[in-house]
Amino acid sequence: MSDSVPDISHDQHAVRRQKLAELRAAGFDPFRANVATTHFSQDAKALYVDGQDYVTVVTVAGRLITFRVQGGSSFVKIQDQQGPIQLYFRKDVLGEERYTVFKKQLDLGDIIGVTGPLFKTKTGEITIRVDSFTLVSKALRPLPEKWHGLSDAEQVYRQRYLDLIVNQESRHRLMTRARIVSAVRRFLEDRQFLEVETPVLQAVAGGAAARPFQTHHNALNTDFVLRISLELYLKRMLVAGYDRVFEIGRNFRNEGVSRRHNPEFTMLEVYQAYSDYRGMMTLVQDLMRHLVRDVVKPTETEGEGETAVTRPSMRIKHAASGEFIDFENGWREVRYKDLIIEKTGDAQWFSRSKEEKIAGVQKLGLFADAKWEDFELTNEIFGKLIEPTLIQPTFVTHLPKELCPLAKITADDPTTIDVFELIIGGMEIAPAYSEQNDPDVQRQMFEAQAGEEQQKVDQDFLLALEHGMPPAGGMGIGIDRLCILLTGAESIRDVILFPQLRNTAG
RNA sequence: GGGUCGAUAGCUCAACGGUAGAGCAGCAUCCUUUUAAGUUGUUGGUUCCGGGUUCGAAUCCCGGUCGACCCA
Repeated sequence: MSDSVPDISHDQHAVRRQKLAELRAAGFDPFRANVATTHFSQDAKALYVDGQDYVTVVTVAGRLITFRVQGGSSFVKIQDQQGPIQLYFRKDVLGEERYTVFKKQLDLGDIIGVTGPLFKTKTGEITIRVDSFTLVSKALRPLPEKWHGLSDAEQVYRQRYLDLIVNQESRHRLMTRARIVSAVRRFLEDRQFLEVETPVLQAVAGGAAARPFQTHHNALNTDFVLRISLELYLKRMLVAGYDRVFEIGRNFRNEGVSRRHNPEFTMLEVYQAYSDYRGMMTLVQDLMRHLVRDVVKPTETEGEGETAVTRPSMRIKHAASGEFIDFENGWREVRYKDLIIEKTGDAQWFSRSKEEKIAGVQKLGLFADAKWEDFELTNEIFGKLIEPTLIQPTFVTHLPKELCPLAKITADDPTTIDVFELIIGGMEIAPAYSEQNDPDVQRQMFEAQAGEEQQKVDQDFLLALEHGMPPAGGMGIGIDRLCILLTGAESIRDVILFPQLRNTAG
């Protein structure tokens, strides 16, 4: 290099582009190369038989995540979907020329394929001795720091791929989410539930009370909303004669963004004909235990040092309270009214006047709006003071009928509905109903709605009900919240690959 | 929408009104079983953006952008 060439050694992007140019000048374009892998990293390691060094030959590929050159030999690690595997490069194996290419033209972050036999190093790590390697993708940008990883929250979310490359915890958490969704599918399919897909673009945003996103279809010249719930179309499928159906799908709510809310989120809804909310109780309990036992697989360690014993557990630590949630024995069932009476200390709470309720809410230190309906005042107590304290799995039953127009009225109490709200870790995880299938009562309940809980009336849905819907139990589970709970995450953003952020694209 | 906090090298962080630094990464060097490898040397800055105060601003003040947390 002449003196006139500028020093680019500080600019990692420029240095890497130069290495790429050098590779191409030598007749090799990494972006046109590929590798025929035989195994993923951990599957390859599992092939190693103790004492049989340099016998089993594998080809694996992945991203270079550590680089330790020591003169004529080097240890590096690559990482694939299954995790890391160590590679051992030697000058006397590869030859001077290839070893120099390895040393001088590969960088952390590059994606390579290698072929060679497995062996165990003197520190006991199963390693591939590299007989040949191919660079299949040059990384033109440097990886975040190897030890601290990437911790800038904004970059973690906007460039999640970097977070997933360098932060083990994120890799594991989001991998667990994928496994949870997959296990939910298998669990339901094993019980003869059919997975269906229903419209995201809807004329009426029904099935819940929330502000929808609005959009427009040009060719039909019609306004649509993005769905806020899966419910009303799945019930049409019950009318259609699909007796057990479910959908795992994205809902959209045009509301605030917080630790618990993302504008788009994933819902599971399940409907089972000839069942009811009690049947859903058993189903969700079985499902949760299955997910904890077979997907999350928590363990607990007793004792310390050499006497320590680690064994499978059914308990998961709740991030916010530090309490352990027991999915085996923690389940409890309690009526909404009893919780309110206990909290207010007023056995006559539900026959108090609105003014007395406002005073009661304020006495508990909460804000009470005079515009609120009676049930909203009561529900403020539930939402603010009771729900957050229900850490162990709790079925809250017999909710006031105003809270949901889509459920059956309790036979011996016209003020409540046959539903449960499953609360775990202080979060609403799964509501379930004995679904209302009387078209006339359904219409009346829609019309009697008041306050913030009002739902839009879907006339086409009422028409479907008039054709006859079998009695059914139905349940919804917020998949994101379920993942927060099961992975011990603190925020919904930790379990969503690309959470919604303000757009900064200029 | 309101309050609090934050933004400094590619990344993780210092500097708290007086010369912008460190570790990792990069570059160069030595090193054939390492585990955040080690050795010697070294490059690198629009201190988020725009104003203001001051002899002097990463630092203080005002406005904005983006983010985190709390509240609505």
